[in-house]
Amino acid sequence: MAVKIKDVAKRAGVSVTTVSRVLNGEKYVKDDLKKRVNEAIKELGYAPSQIARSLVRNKTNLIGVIVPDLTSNFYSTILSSIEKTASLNDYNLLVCNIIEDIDKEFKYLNVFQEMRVEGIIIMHEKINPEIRDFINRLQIPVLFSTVKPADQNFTSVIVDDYKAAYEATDYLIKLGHERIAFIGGDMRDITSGQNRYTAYRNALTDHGLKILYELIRFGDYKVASGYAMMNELLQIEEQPTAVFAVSDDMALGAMNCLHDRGLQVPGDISVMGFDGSQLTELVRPRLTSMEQPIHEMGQLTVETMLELISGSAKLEGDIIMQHRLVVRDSCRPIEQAEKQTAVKSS
Amino acid sequence: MAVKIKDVAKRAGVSVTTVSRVLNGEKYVKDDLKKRVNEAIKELGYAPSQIARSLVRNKTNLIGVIVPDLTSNFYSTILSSIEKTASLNDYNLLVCNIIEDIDKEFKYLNVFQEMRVEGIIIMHEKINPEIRDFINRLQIPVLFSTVKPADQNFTSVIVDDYKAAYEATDYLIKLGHERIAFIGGDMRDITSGQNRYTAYRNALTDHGLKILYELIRFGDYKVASGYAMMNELLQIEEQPTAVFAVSDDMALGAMNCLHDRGLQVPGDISVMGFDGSQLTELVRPRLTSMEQPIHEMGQLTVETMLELISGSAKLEGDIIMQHRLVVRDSCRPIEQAEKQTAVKSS
DNA sequence: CTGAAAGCGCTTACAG
DNA sequence: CTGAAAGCGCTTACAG
Repeated sequence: MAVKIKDVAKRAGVSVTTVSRVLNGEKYVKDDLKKRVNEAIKELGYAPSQIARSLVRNKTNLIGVIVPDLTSNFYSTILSSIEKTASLNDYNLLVCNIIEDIDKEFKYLNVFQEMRVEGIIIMHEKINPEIRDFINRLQIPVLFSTVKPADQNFTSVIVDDYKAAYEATDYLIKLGHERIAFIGGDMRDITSGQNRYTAYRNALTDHGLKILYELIRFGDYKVASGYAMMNELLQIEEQPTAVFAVSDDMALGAMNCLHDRGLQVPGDISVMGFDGSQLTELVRPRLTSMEQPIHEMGQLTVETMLELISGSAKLEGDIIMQHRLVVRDSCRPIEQAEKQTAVKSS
Repeated sequence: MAVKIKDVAKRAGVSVTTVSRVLNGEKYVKDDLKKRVNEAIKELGYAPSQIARSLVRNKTNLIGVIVPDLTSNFYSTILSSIEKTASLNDYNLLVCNIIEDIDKEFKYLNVFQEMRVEGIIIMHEKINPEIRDFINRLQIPVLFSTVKPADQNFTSVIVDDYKAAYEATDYLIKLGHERIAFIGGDMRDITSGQNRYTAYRNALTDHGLKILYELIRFGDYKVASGYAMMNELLQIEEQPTAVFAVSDDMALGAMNCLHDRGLQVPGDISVMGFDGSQLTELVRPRLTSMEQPIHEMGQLTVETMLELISGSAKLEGDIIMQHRLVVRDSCRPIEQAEKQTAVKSS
């Protein structure tokens, strides 16, 4: 069907070896031959088959990427960064959107293996033993990004979640808040689940505040769960004056819930997010958030992967990125007087 | 490096042909041989090379997708739907995020050709003559989705943009609005650019309203341009009472601009979007929007592509999807009395 | 500087 | 039911 190297060779009156040489920019091809070959290529609209090339070179220039949810702004943004860096390095992406479907993840890992991708980037941490064993047996480098699966010794590109969540909580405390609600993530994740939760509690106790377990809820990082958890938090007798949600999406859900219940952010309740997705700038009030350097993480994930592929680097331990608190409009200081009022009015 | 079919054959004590037969689920393999082969496969952790398979079968099960901007909720949602449908049909996606970079689009079209993808889905309409010619010469089926490039006879999966925009404008008029601003798209696009603009003007004149050119602006579909255009619209002496933006992102930008200027939506100005992205439900007030059936469009795009690939269908003309006005909270009726007030207060 | 030949890891007639 | 051999479209020593 498609034009092949033999056709070009015939047309140019040379051997396929010579065409191959021209294609790969080797020297030692006389200019007139080179010219004839290039003309033949143009006339025939020839494009060499990467499939055949991959087979002989044992190199596909393919990276497999597993994303938990493409429609999340956080993941689509980091995927965008990953794609950009891969493209700049002449690598192509095979993208799998698993939507919490572990079977699909396993299926795709098989596909990646069969497609002979040179590396696999995973942004999903809820792996099961089957997947863990599969990955461990795989000869292909695997890198986790923005997440760290529990009970594993896989390598991740992540922020220091404990420190980041600690500083976020600390910020709210310094604003004068004492009743700070927490909307956490999945405890199966070390980083975004356990670490952020532990940091929240430690920050409270380090400042002499009590941990109020009625103010603690766990969601699944998505907008809807932030909304639902906030709704629950509003049922309790004495309302929080601030909420720390461990994803921007959940923070947005919380803000929407407050809005729909007629409460003002930050007038009545302050809201703090985590991630630094574009949403923080798109909503009103703009969301104060503990940000991950999303673009840099995507870029470094790919660059590290390329080093793993080329063998120019071995990995020891995780790669830690720098988080950053970005103050916008969703948190405000609270006065002692207000705290009393809040208590009374509840 | 990786285990190959020969290794499996040796281990199982059969020929590679037999291994291949087991792999491909052919009958005519004795049960004991089949069992030995499967054991060898498992012991060796063998996964057949799709690269080699693609070469001999002349079939890659690959579809190339060109997205204008992954971080846009509209595109990431339809990509999610495309990925889902492709995956269900055992096709994999090679994803290119071009970010308005025509050179990158051209480069990727070449990559797609070299990778021998079986079909190409493009969600970007600003193609240039070079790309047009390239596509026309390509032996691979190309399908546009959600967009239609100008001056071309390519096939698109789209809504009836004229009708949809007409109905959107009609809705605002029926709410009593007479000063309806328009934030349009790129006039190089037939559908989202020209058709929606024409529909807006026709709806006005059909209802005996004058086209007020000072109320017309053009953006690039993104949030920032909606914000900027709204800002311009607020400079003019007599403000609009409603704004129709031809993308949800621009509508959101407009809402944010109004919010930042201290104006209420829909109290002071009504805002209507277009697309039906998830944002419509995530912002407050919820955005009334003329929706495209995003999931269905993604699904039908892939299903149509698969028919084109298998040759089981030829295409004649575009595939038109059904649009739908979804009323939320960003538009409100306006009374005659208010119109007078609005004029005076300007 | 150029080309014939082997080989990449599979599948698929063909023969038995 | 099973296997030897040819071939998919390239690249790469090897020889000249």
